[in-house]
Amino acid sequence: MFPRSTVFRALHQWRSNAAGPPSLPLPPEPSSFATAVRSSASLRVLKPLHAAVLRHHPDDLVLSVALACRYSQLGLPRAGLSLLSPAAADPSLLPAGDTFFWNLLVRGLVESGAHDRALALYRQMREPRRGAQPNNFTFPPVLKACSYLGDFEEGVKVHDDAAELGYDSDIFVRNSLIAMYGKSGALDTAKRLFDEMPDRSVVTWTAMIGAFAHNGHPEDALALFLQMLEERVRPNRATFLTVMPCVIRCHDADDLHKLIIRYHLESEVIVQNAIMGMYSRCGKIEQAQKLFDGIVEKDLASWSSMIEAYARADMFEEAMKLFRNMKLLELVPDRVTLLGVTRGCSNSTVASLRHARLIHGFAIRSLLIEDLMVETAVIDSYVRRGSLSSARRIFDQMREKNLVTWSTMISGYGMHGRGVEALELFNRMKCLMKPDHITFVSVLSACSHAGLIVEGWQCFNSMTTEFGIVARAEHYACMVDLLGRAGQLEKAREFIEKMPIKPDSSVWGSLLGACRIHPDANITELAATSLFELDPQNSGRYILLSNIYTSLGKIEEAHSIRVLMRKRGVKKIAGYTVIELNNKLYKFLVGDCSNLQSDLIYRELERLMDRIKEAGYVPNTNFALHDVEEETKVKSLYMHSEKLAIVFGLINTRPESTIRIHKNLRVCGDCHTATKFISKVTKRKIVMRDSRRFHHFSDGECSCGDYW
DNA sequence: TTAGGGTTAG
Repeated sequence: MFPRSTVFRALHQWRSNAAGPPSLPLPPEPSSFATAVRSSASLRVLKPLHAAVLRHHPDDLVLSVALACRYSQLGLPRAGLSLLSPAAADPSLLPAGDTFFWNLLVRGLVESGAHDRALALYRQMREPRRGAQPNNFTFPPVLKACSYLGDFEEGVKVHDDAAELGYDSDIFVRNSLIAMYGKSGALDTAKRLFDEMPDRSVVTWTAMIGAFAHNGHPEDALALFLQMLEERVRPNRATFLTVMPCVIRCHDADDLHKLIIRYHLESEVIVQNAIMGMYSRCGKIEQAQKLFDGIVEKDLASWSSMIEAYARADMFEEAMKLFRNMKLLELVPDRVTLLGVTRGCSNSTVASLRHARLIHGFAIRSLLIEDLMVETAVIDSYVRRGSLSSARRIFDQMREKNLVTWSTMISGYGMHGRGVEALELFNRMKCLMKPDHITFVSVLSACSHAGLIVEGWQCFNSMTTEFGIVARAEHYACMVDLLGRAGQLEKAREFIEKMPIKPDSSVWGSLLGACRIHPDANITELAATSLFELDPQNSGRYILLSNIYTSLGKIEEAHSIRVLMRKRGVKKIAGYTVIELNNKLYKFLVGDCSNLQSDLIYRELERLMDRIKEAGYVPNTNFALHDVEEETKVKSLYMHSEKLAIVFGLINTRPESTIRIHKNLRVCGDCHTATKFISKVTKRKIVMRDSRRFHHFSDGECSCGDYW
């Protein structure tokens, strides 16, 4: 069917070194091989075909590209590359002027993941006399390579080439252009190209929906999807896979799921995995679980998606269990699977430093630690499980670090109140790469957690002047925190008033947080009014406000806030503290008596409270329930989960060891004071993670400087 | 021989 050419002479050379392929009962024509390759269902079928191609048609470019594409489709993109290498290395072997062959090789390289080489080949193709004139078949794979490499300058040049040669209105080229611009962040250009098109296919619509999705406009993506349906364009698998990540509302998820069933696409594993992800993002973990259980032939992504879903739902134990189960089934977790459990480990209250080490160990054994993303996730999990030193050790030994790695480590120092080290790293990082808006959140929050006021302002100013980054609400929130810490509440208020963007709940939350340490009736009122408008369901804010009113002596107001909270149906999140002992996690609620050692814990607690009182501790009943007698208030303070967990730790660990606890909410002010005294009288180091940061207690002091 | 798509670290 295709002429045997001499372009792959080099392959003969290679073949003579290869082991003899098995003979296949196939007619010798290339066309029958091509059909067999394209329809091969698995690598087990493809590999003998590959061997047979080497034997019978080693220099047939059409067959080689078909093989390369099939390898890629079956999950081994690089496996077919060797077939293409001789011609790719020496394009002079390609028939000059024969666009068909050049196109084939460009496409083969792209499919095999050799995007850089595909682009290089395209450039050679454009050389006069040596190359060949690109056509409508040339541009789609070339544009895909530009997208993959993030080389959008090249993408624009390729667009210019296509326009010059009159192919930019070809629907295939146009669709590729929309996808390329969508991925490059040039949403306007993508949209203009889309709008200009007289005829659009389902691929055109999908590419544009994808462009919105990629650029953080899920609402527009969904709206375009609806418009597409209204115009009676039939969505397919790719369309649904593009739309699903944009869904965050439960009813949208249900509607989309029904639509998928109507189009008979629900039985494909790839679609089922995406539906699981969609339900998980909508907070419907049971639905995701039901789907997962129902998938007959789960692939690796099914497992990863479910693990990720558990991680997102803060169900670390389940994520870990699934991770173990898949290993028992001899499934090999990949980077995505590992990223899922690592994230779960970072965020959960029921994960510990031991889990971080377990996961790190697996990452080392499986060699996945060599993946930059995995390594960064492991650093983050060490940070969040309380071991800055382990995190830093990995960080220092990394061969390659990117923006995320640096930001992770900087924010890690910030979370632990080590602002100086955070700034030191930030200064080193600035010499290597340009920080982004998230890096600045890390640095500014590090400054605020450590009380580095001057440095914080310098960073905030340099963000715009030096790096051209426009401050977002979260940056302003850090600055309000900084001012608040310094007790400059009036300045903080003025700062908010002058903000060029609308302050969000994080900004007002910072201001209210400042009032906890520096009570001010007017500012409290102002922050509370705005907060209850912007974020009326946040229970923590009501409690904070009620406590501030109590400390201002406004008992009635404090009470009315609690009433308001009940009236609005705001559910109070139950506070609890977790501690790990001998590989087992123990959870304490306020007044908890479920622990087997409860009697001992309460006896010991009584003694300890007496000891710290002698050392100067005065119970702060602002944090206790306000509608009871003073003595009862003090008793209820003693029963806080933080104190119970600490005493349990003191009883059951060696005297020199550090006690590590994790509180799901912000640490209570009285527990914070008490813990400082406990660290002094017992000479113990206590590391407490709360919902905002880490507190390192030692010898009567806390690393947060009493502001958090 | 052509286009669009899933799980992924701060």
